[in-house]
Amino acid sequence: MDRFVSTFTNKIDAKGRVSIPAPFRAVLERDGYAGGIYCYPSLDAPALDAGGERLAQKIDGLLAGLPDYSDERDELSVALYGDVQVLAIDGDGRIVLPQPLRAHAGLQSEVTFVGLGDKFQMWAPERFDERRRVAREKVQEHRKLLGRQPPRSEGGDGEGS
Amino acid sequence: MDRFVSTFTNKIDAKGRVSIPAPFRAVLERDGYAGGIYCYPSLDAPALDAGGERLAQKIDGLLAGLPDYSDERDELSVALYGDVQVLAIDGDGRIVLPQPLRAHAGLQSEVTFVGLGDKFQMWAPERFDERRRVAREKVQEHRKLLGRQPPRSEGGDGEGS
DNA sequence: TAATGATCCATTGACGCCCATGAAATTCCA
DNA sequence: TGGAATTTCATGGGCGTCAATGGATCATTA
Repeated sequence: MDRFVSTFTNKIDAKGRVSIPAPFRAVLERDGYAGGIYCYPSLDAPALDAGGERLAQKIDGLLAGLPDYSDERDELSVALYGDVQVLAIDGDGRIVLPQPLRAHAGLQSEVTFVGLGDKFQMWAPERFDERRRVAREKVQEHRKLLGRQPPRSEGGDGEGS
Repeated sequence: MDRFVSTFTNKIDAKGRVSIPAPFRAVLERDGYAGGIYCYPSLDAPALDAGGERLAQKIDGLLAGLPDYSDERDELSVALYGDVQVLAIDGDGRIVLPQPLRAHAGLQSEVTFVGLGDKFQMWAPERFDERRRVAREKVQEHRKLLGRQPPRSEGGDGEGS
């Protein structure tokens, strides 16, 4: 298991702490996180993106292609690095979400963790429900357009890559 | 961790002192700073750029690429070296920002420290919010242009960061 | 001696770390 | 196969440490 899959919903306690779902923690440990996980506001959704070293390298990769001191790089740097928070994981597998991040995702008392392969997202449960509902509708439209295709069995235990 | 990541906002006290965020200090100590950090007005933003030895070497590298006695080099030299200040860090991890630097960034009572990899910037919080907003919009445009990023297969555990 | 700046000290509030509790799933045994 | 014990997790709380901040003392210099 080296990918984030499934969704889980956990509570935020009085101190702003929230448990990372155990399966996600297992992935993070495999991925390696030096000091914490990387977390930043999703660019196109009211949610937070998070992951371990692999995600960090992806960000670096984006910037690596741009020349130093170009305007483009500066802006990307600000948007990416500037928004990234490194969140420490405590001994019980919990993180603390800083206020600005919570605000972006509209997080109140609960967080829905959504696995997305090599990263995961954190949503306010209500907002995620809404998004999921829309996603389902789109899938249905697709199926109509494509003429019904037999559902591909998800079953994979075989990890790809 | 040898890179500046995340953002922090600290206060400027009555004497003009401001604490460098502890994580940044840790990076600086690893990077090495002989007597202080290098700080100068950002060329294209109402902010201050700062860093340790690595940043100084990068500036040297930039200038080295330009022919001696070229107009470009002269201008860059003046623009960069001319305004560079070496700021001492006191026993409590604080620096004092000289008036000209504060003026350039419009710093009043608070400073937002923004990690940008091998340097960091200091912004007036309000101005940084604005800049971040713009930067995020640009990134969204980028993503549209690139089409959605193909899910990069796990590859590349390459370098540690 | 007055003013300026640097070093040191104190407070407070946040955060990291530890342990306790309870629920749910899993295993083990009858 | 059913029930009980055990383990895993999520969650809540207490406490110690460290960082940020404000203030005071000391040195330096004009």
